[in-house]
Parts: sequence; C-alpha cells; structure tokens
Amino acid sequence: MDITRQQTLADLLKALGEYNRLSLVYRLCECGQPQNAMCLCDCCSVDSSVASRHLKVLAQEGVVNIERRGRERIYSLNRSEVAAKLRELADFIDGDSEQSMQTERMTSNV
Amino acid sequence: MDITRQQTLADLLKALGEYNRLSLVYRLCECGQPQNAMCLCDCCSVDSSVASRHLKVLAQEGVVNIERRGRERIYSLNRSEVAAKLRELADFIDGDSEQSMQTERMTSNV
DNA sequence: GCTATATTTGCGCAAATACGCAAATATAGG
DNA sequence: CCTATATTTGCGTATTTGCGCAAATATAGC
Repeated sequence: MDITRQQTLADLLKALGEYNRLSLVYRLCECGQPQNAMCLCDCCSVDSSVASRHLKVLAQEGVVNIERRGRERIYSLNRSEVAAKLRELADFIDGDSEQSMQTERMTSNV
Repeated sequence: MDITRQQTLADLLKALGEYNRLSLVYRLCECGQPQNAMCLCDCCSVDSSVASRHLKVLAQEGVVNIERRGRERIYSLNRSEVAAKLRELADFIDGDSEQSMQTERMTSNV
C-alpha cells in the first residue's frame, strides 16, 4: 500500500474523527442543503472561529466544498467522494481481495 | 442522530485516523492472519510499548479482537463489524435517505 | 525457582489540538 | 465613507496524544 495514500486516508479519518467536525458533517448531511458557517456553528455550539477552523480542516481533506457568496462562505458536502473513500476502506478491510477467505475460518488453527 | 452513537463513531474514526494505528490495521488486513504484538510492531517501527497501546485503543473501539495465547496476545481484525460501520457512515453521507436527491443538483441554485 | 520472551504500565517530554476571545479582514448596502 | 454582518487570524491556554525508556507483570520451559 502506498504510504502517501495511507497518510491521506489517515488524515481524512482524523478529520472526521473529531466530535464537533463530525457534527458539522452530520448537519450538512441532514439539512440537505449547503450552509454558511454561522448556521453551521449552531449545531456544535462553539465559537464561530472554531467552526471556521473545523470547516477549513474538512475542506482541506476534501470533505466539504466552499463556495464564496458575498461575505458568506457556503459549505456543501462532497457526498460521493467521501462515501467512496469510506467504502474503499470498508472493502479493503472486509477483504474482498484474496486474503480474507483463507483467514476468516483459519483463526482457529491453533 | 443519537449523540452517544455519534461520539462512538467519532471515536472509531479517530482510532483509525492515526497513521501508525492505520498501519497496524493494514498489516492485519494484508497478512491475512492474526498476529502477535511483536510481529505487528515491526510494521510501524515503533517501540513495542507503543504498539501495545495502539492495539489497546483499536481493541477498545472494537477494531481488533484479542486472544490470549500463552504469553502472547494474538490480534485479529474485526473485519465485518468495522466494514459495516464504515459503510453505514458512507450510506448516510451518500444520502441514500431522502435528503440528498433534492440537493445534488440544487447546489447551483444561486 | 530461574531464565527468556511477550506484554503492560509508569513516567516524563514534546508536539499537536481544540478552544475562546479579540482584532483584523472582506464585503454588502446604505 | 460608514456601518453591519460573515469570516479569518493571532494569541494564549488547557488538554490530549504519541513516543521512548525502564520497570513491572505474566507465562513458557527448563
């Protein structure tokens, strides 16, 4: 496995793995439409500066897109991309590749 | 969304979102069979104590199972469970539920 | 019991991280 | 230009986190 890809994936998971950031993602997911930061920062009751920083992290990892509209930033979820990456990892762990089949039942080979 | 579940999911993602811990998961995934900690700690070239702690975190989050065998601990991946949780999140983000369809194309409603 | 191996735990340290506040910046709208 | 609103940035702080080393613990095998 590519070391860089592994690091990139770890960064994505880390970005999603913080409670308030995950809350932002959930919020964007549930409300179904792009939101500005003021609106988003309600959902995790933190200072707007904190929300801004969290959203920046999410943007850096490609989780959200930013669209400038006047003095606002409109954030939208990168639904398909993020979902695809998560599924890719799930597939790898699941062992759709060869290595799982010889294992799943071999754990009792003591 | 349940706050506790959200926190649990965040914890899982955080556990996976650290480079060396993700390396351990990859290693367990690729070698296809359970491993002890000595063997695993090679893959991320850290002290065995560090590997032990990382594996403990992964075990707490249900990523790996521990089986005691003599003085060794044999770690195995909880493949299906972890993959299922990742897919669940992917599905949620993807928006298999109602809210996505009105959105995907509405992001251009400026 | 003694020794060797595997793992865990205590400790300290350095770096990263999340946070809030206040100031700075950007821009809409008068 | 002035004001109001939205966002970012600088700064200080408290907490968390990853790490290595050494000591402690557990167990296999003699």
